[in-house]
Amino acid sequence: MKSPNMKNKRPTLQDVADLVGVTKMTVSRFLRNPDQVSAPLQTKIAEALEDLGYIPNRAPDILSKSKSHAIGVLLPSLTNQVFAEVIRGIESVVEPAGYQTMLAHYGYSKEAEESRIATLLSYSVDGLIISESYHTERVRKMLAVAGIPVIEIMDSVSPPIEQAIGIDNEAAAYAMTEFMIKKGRRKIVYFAARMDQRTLFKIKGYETAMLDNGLTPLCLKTNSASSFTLGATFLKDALQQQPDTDGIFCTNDDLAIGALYACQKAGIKVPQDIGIAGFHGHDISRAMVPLLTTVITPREEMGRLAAEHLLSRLQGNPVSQRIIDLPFKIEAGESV
Amino acid sequence: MKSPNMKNKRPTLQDVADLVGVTKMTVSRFLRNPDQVSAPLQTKIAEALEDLGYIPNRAPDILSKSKSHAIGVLLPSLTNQVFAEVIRGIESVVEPAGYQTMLAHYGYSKEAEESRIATLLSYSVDGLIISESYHTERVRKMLAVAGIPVIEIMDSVSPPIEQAIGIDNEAAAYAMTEFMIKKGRRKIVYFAARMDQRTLFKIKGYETAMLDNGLTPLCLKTNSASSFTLGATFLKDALQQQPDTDGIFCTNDDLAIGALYACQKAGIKVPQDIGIAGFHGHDISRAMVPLLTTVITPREEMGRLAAEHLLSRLQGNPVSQRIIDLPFKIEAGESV
DNA sequence: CCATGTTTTGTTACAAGTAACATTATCATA
DNA sequence: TATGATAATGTTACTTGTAACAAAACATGG
Repeated sequence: MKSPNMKNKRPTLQDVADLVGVTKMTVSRFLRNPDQVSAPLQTKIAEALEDLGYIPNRAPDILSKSKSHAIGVLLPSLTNQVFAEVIRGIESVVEPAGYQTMLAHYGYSKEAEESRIATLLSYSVDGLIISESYHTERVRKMLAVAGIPVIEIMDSVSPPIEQAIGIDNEAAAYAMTEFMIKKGRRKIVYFAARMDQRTLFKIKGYETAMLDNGLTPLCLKTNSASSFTLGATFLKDALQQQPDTDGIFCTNDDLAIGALYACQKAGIKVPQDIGIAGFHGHDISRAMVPLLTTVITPREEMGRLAAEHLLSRLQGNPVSQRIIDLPFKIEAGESV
Repeated sequence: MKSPNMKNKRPTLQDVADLVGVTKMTVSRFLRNPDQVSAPLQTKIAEALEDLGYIPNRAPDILSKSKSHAIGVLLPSLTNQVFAEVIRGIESVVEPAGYQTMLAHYGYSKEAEESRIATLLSYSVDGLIISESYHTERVRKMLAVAGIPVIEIMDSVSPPIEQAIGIDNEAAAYAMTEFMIKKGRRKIVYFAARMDQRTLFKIKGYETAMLDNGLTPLCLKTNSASSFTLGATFLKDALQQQPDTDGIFCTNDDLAIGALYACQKAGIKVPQDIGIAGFHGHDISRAMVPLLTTVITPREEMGRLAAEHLLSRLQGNPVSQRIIDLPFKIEAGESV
């Protein structure tokens, strides 16, 4: 035997070949198409593979072909249920197609984004799904140099690097604000957390709608992550700053639900005294009492579509549509 | 120039070296420790790297060292908030340590688990975090052959392959059932979805506690995933099968909250008429009205600890403790 | 039974870094 | 200035699978 595996290392094709008495090329052929190998050898090779517990090694293939059969997914955070659902959508497409997902997150920091993208590229991912529409020059250059398909998700407004799939957050916030105004709300306060680009778009939509209707916008902001507790805190602040507040529009469902429960505890009637609206339409908002008024966003579909378009591009198809603007929906609910 | 990059491929160390007029070895040295290279070259190499937009390529390193600086994470599902939080915990440790996460899920299917593990191993992950305590012979063999550290999470009871970090689901369910009994509940029904191993443990804990107290267990089961809607459906079923039901213990918070809202809609008072308890203690359960009675499990900590122990093992430390049994907590809440 | 075609197996080279060793340049001191 | 030490750079080999080409084995028909 040439190089018996005495080092207790994972067996290689060579080890299998040695065991059978052929060259590793023959074993390699068997693995990809057994019929390329004579019948007796098929049996022996299959046995040897099983015997040694051979597990293929992608590294050489990645090295020579620069293709890893993995796609990189870079999201701002994993804390947020929104992104968990996006991941689910991506996985539902990518996994059956035989691709592996490499997940990374950058905590809303631009430097971290640069380094995460470099890392993902260093693994030779075949394609990337990233979020946020603003990227540094460095990031743009890296992506250009890498020459792999890139899809941006979440936002459908800014001009994409190649292709964007998302919703128009500003329009959605505008629509919800108008909805609340139509329902007779006048003193509507906006609760904003995690001041990322999407939140800024939403604030703009809210403020524009207020001003368009001759009303005065009031926005409570913080950079920390949203939570139920934060919704309760914001409620207190809002009532202090504007005691006659009759509407609250939150940048996401968490804040809205937190505010709603805080109202219940404080004896404030929803929607009679204050109307509360959320954003996203998570499952809980469609089950709770009262049903939450919210903007339903296609989070899972966004992931699914992004993955589908990415795979299509990996098969050589060109970008079919630079911006895919997915519809949102105003869910009337019972809380406004 | 030797091999100018005319093929529009991502630049290699050789391309950078050619541009500077040195060998790639010099550039390689610069990248890992700039001071190994003379001052004038440092400047020139840095410029060339920037100029070409060089991105390191991990493949050759993975090939020669069989180390990828990536760890594989295999979970049953991504649909479940529990696992999203586990992932968050893992990432919070793994990412700052400079490791990359490769995420996979297997939808509770044993064959899928085999194939996902093979895939992760084929990428030469340095370590694995997996869940569920039962694994096929094939899986065990693959892991043995791969010779990388493996940590099993979620369950702290079954004998681990190497190391397990989790909670004692049976004990937790027993404790909650006893708590409900102490609160005066007698006709307690268990709502079970997704009949995985953890659910089976919980059912056992519930049934034992009921029998130990001379009560008759009744368990509603389904193999589908849990949801708020399912909680409502189960409530209807329970009241039909046992009209004098005075307690409901759910395999997770989703079912419990779904059942609770269904009660509110049906005019059934919680906890006066029926006491409801959940499992996990997600954020929502600690914010809602009434506060949910639930078992608080350390999901994020589980991920964090698993990652920490894995990294420690990757640094050559031995398994310090084969089973790490994390504490759960009965949260009294207001719904029982 | 040989020529030709077809099937099966083997050989060689290559992908992009880096370890290990080899060589050359630089410098201080005898 | 020669010597040896040290710093800076170069060379070679290696990692594992597979493409591309080469050779051998076997089959078929005239």
